[in-house]
Amino acid sequence: MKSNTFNVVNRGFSNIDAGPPDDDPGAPPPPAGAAGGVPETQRPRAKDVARLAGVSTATVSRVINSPLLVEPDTLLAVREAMAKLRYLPHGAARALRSHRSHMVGAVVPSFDYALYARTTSAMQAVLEPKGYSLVLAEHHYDLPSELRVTAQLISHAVDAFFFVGLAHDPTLFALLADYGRPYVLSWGVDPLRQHPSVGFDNRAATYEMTRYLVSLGHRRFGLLSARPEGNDRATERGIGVRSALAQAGLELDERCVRYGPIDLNAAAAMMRELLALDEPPTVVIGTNDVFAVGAMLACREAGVRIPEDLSITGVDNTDLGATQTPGLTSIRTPIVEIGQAAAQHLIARLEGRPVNLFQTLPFELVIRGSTAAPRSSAGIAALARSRTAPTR
Amino acid sequence: MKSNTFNVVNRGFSNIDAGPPDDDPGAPPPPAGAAGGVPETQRPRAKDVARLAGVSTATVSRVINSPLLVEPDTLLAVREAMAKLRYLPHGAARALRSHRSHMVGAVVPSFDYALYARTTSAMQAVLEPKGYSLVLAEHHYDLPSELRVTAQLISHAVDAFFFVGLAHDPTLFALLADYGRPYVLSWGVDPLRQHPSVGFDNRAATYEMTRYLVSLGHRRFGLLSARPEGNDRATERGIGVRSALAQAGLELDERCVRYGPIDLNAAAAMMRELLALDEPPTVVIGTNDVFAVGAMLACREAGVRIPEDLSITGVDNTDLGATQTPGLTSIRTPIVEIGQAAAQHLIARLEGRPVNLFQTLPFELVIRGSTAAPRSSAGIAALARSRTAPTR
DNA sequence: CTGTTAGCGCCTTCAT
DNA sequence: ATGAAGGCGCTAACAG
Repeated sequence: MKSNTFNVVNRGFSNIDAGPPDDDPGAPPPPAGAAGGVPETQRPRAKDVARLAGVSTATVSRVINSPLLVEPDTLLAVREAMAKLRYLPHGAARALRSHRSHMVGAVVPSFDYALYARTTSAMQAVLEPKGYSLVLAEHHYDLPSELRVTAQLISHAVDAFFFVGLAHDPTLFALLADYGRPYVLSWGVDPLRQHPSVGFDNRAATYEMTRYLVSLGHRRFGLLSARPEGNDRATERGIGVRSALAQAGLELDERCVRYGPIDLNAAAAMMRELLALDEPPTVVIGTNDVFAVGAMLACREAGVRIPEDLSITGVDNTDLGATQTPGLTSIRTPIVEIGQAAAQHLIARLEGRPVNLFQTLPFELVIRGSTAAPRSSAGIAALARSRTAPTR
Repeated sequence: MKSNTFNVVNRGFSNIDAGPPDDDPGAPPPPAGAAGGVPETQRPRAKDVARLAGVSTATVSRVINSPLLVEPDTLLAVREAMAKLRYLPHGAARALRSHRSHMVGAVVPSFDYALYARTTSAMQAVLEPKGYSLVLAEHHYDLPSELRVTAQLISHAVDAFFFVGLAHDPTLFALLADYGRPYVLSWGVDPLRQHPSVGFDNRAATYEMTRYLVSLGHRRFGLLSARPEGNDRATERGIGVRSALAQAGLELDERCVRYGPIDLNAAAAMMRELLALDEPPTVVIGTNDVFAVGAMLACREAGVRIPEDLSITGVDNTDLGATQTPGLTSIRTPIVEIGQAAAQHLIARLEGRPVNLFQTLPFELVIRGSTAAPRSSAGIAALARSRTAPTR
């Protein structure tokens, strides 16, 4: 849906050869395996395994939870019995008794933007081998919704939580405290050290980017950003831009700033507005790659050349940006590392091991073809460059 | 990591201003809220709510599960008590007693490829309002691993399952049957009607694409695909290409076929091999957009112009492909619709309502700038076009 | 090292 | 329309 707007040509073939509409209400061939409602099968219980192995249920439990306490022979016998019966312990009963479900919840803004999916994937890779499962929820940048889904996950006995961002409803923290659930915030690192967190310095990221652009000679900046309300990443990134400009004796003209949803079309629309200004910026900073690529689309459409007429930068260093022509200058943010570190953090907490409550991970400026000195001020840019060069 | 290889320039700033390494082992300020291991808080139980509302626990249970059976006044009183105590029912206890956890599991190949994340997101959007949570697992295209994580999810009391693809370990189905778990397969529709499934005709998709390319005048085809073992989508898409060619009296030269992981760099490497052939193809079909965009990267690098020198097509119609220059001709696959339909399907099954066990969704050819008639055979292409035109 | 016993928190009959 | 009581399957505590 999103992408269709970029079609160069769309002949609009549709539903070709997709076979006859085969949603037969009845069932010509008898309904398939495991069809009906809930078969309520007689699943094997620990008691069955115990009987088959000639031991007590307690021993079965020990084989599962502390195999070191069990005689090797018994261990083997029990394991054999478990395999024979295809026994899987009843998670709900375990959770009820042991106050541990071995499930970790990740509450993220959205999957439409691939970033969180990658972080989540990194978490899962760490959790799965340890026997933990990952339960997911999205809140679409809506704080009340975040609270609601978190409550649902607590109710589903999730042991520990991962959240994106530092800004959350205070009730959320109250809830987590009430139910004694450990959690990590992520993406940023809590400056007040009130909540465990793992992330990077969002402000420093755009600060460095802006400094680089100033050094190229840019003086008139545009900003395309997510709405900052309840979104500390967006807020911090905006501050980074403004403070770098301030330090260079410049200012961000608020007419060159647009806020909107993280969506290519929306970003393109925002960029069109900037291009229509009397005095458009010579560089546009997107607070992530989606904004930046959306801006590129608008420029292509308008015949604005990148980077000759306009420089564009993003944040996150996604494939989406990296594969554009020209490649998008961006910031590699440690999204995979955040997921890994967060998962390890939570496991450690759950297992009572000590952890670093605050972890700051590095980011990295990645310069590609979408940035260059502004056309109108090539002289200034050269000057600026020659002035910064000795500084390194 | 992936993307860094495409850097046009990478000055390699690294870890700028990320603050001091602040992983203080001790804790200067006293550790933050909900820090330690597992506080084992005294969470409110149904009994507490019952006492506060002056009713029995049975009534509390009814308020939650069948509010219609409860007197409005009592209902209100109980709800008030629940709110006051921030009571959340204990999911594990519920699941143990009621044989229903209200969790649905999605077992997908990977999140690195954004597609599955979007489908999953669509599922979550349907599930959440109904009080279901989504539990996720990845298997990275490894069937034994799929079996393992599924077992883990069954053990975690997941009620129903979503799987990607039609080809699975037979043991998987045995397990699901043993534990009476409903499931849907997805992406394709089971031709043998053995397993409930919702998807589209993968074979027809590439069949149509190939027909279109043949009609442009192409005779020499290349194919970039995921390894077909245990991956029915890849298998079917390959068959679609071959059968369309066969129908046109053509053949797929196996020297023009490369299999590899779904990864931009890998795809670029495969494309380089095709370009190095004595007689390279005039068109390359990627079985998804990642292969196609990877191929584009290799072409740019080699100075091969698209579509003048080579046409390229993908499948999935992702933003990644749509935003390339030129835009990637692709096939819009119904990934969001699959997620929605699958979630609705599973909920219906869990609630004992009747469902369509087999749903075929439409796909759509999206033609953009990456395809054109082959240079060497413009005449033939024109001819072909004029011949097909009256047919529609 | 292994068995016995009790109960986690809730839902579900069965009464009333 | 509401209450009383048993037990879901497992593990923790205690014996032996």
